[in-house]
Amino acid sequence: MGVQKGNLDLIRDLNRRLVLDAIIRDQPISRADLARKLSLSRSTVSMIVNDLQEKEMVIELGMGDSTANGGRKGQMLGFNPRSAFLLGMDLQKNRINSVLADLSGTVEQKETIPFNEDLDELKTILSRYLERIEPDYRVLGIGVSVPSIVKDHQIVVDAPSLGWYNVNLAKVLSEAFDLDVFVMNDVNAAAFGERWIGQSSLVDDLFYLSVGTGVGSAIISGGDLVAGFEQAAGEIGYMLTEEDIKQGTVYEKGRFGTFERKITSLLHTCESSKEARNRLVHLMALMMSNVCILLNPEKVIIGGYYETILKAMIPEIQGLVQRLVPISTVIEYGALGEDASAMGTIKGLLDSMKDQMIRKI
Amino acid sequence: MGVQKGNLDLIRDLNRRLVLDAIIRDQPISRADLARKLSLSRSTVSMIVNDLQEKEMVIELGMGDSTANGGRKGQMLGFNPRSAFLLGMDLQKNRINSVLADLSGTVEQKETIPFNEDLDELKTILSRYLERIEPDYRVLGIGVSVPSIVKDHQIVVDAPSLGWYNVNLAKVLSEAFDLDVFVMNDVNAAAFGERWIGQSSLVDDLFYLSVGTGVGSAIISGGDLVAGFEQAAGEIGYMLTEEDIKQGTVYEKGRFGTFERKITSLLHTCESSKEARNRLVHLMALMMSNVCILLNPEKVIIGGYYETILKAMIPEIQGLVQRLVPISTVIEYGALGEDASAMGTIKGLLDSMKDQMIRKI
DNA sequence: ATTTGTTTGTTCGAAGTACGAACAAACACA
DNA sequence: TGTGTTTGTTCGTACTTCGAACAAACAAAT
Repeated sequence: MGVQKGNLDLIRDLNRRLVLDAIIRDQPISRADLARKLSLSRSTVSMIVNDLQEKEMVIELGMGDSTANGGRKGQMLGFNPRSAFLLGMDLQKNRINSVLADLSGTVEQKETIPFNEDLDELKTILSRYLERIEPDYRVLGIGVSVPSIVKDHQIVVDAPSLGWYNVNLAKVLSEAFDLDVFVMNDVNAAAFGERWIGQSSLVDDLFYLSVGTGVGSAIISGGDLVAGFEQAAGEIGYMLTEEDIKQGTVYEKGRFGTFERKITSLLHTCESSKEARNRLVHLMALMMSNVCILLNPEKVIIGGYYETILKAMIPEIQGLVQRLVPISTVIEYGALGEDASAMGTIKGLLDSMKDQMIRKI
Repeated sequence: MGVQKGNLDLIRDLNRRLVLDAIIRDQPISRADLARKLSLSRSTVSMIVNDLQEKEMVIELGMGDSTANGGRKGQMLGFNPRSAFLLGMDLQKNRINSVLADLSGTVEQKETIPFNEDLDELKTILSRYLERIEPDYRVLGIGVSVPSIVKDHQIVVDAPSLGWYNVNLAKVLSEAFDLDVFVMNDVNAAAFGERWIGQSSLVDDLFYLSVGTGVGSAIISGGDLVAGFEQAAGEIGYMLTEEDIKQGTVYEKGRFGTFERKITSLLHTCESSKEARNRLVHLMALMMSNVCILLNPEKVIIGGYYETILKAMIPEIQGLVQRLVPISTVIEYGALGEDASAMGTIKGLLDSMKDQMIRKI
């Protein structure tokens, strides 16, 4: 299953993807330069480029500059991100945040839609949405994020806020609309989104902290999500301090985690109490110090509903962490706001289609 | 670089590996069953099996049982792990632990050699060792672990206990002996070793805790090592508690981490003081609780020099953790003892050669 | 003992990929 | 105008997997 079988289709897809990625990265670039950079023959590159041009994924941009030693000028090639579009949706209690973006992640449309957490309602909303946009845009697939543990990027295991339990959302939607569907946890999706769009270059080792109704996190290591054995990694809201153990704190099912209870309460009082604010900074620094020495991320990105409060605290937290532990991790606030999750599902979908994407256009 | 170019050699290597892995996993198995299981044609499987037989990696085990509906019996195939061997070495202050194992990880020879941390000395030791075994065994490569951050599985960045700084150990050794060389951090290697050999089946989400001179850890997620941005993930020895922050503890360069100082001191007193033992259990449970809610590993494996003390504490720690946080992680003590690191380097080497391994035999 | 239907493993031609040599066109510079 | 260089295409070659066809091996029914 996980292991790829080798056949001619595979090398075809692989090299097409290789050429396309090189064009995206280094555009404008000529066929000859591509061949050199990728160690492919010029004939192979030519053939592949012709194919990508037919699919309108690649366009010719005109002649390039003259080379140092004279010689014929090359036809410069560029990427056309608008050759396909993807729909990303973040499902939450009462509302859906939806984003339509092209292959480069440029947002084409976005919308917040009221939502009563009903599956048939979702299908109706999607159906209307797709009908409206399909004539103009070639839609490749749908990414969906939910506040839940998600199995195999298909099954919503338990989403109390939506009232969904063990729903194979990917199957339901892909059968209804004949499109690829990719389901993710909302915090993981937000991490993917911030990593894809919010940063100047792709950060491969990232810790994403979401502070909202609860406190959750997502871990990206080497560009991949750390999912955990039961897809439950990142549950930082249950973090304990030594005091909790001494007091004999016991985990109770259905209750919010110890750490997130403390944080939430402090967030509500920190604007009137200096002491609360101080303790909030300390708790955040403690958590981040321990996370950073354990995971050694390049960046920590914070997102959620408390932007004003938390953004102002970052310098203090950063300073404290750097005095406490031997790391150089940079702490930032996320750039995408409410769209982070929806954007992230699109990136997740794109990654999951990987080499086969080109074939589907 | 990281992206594989597609050509005929690739699909050849990929399918050979696919067939070999299936034989290893499901032996005894016939060519026809392989074709069905792997969705390859019978002709392709036959050709590949012939090739693997020439390399003596696969052997025929005789006719299989008759099928339900009659029909010709199949020739059963099996894996011959002794078609190649690998050398694993764990370099430490004063000594080298070396292990020679076959492709299945069965130990053929093992030895502990005195070592004065000198690079030329290492070459001499290796040279003598290889001369002695090469006539009998086909040696594929060398795995080396060191107590240091390692870059690109080649460069020993800083190993104070060996006195080595920025040494390209892989280059030095592979040029001297014309073999593949794979360098790893010793704790990461031990995690790989325990995961490979100590367990009945491969655990993909694992937290390995090493308690020795210091306290370190290795994280395996989805079967891959979590390395961190500067290859410094797992430095759990620097973990802090709320008390540390309140007391204004500051990180000092060159000093052992706060957590490992506490643990080490408690390990020295816990056999005479009940209070110390209690605090040790509590600190370990605190650390593991927080690690487990963050990473959601399937297992925690402990290794190092304090087997007797720590093994006896595991039930208490496990019980405490399960009351504190909503996880089902199992805590165990490692099975490989001192050989864990050397064995792990062999697994690391095998994984790094991946599909190209067969070509090299 | 014979027939029938099934399964196995091999052989051989077909399809499809990248490659490399050869080629014409385009270009800078002398 | 000539020379050397570079680009992009064309075409035959090498290599892989695949699928159909085949003979051999086997169990169960006749």
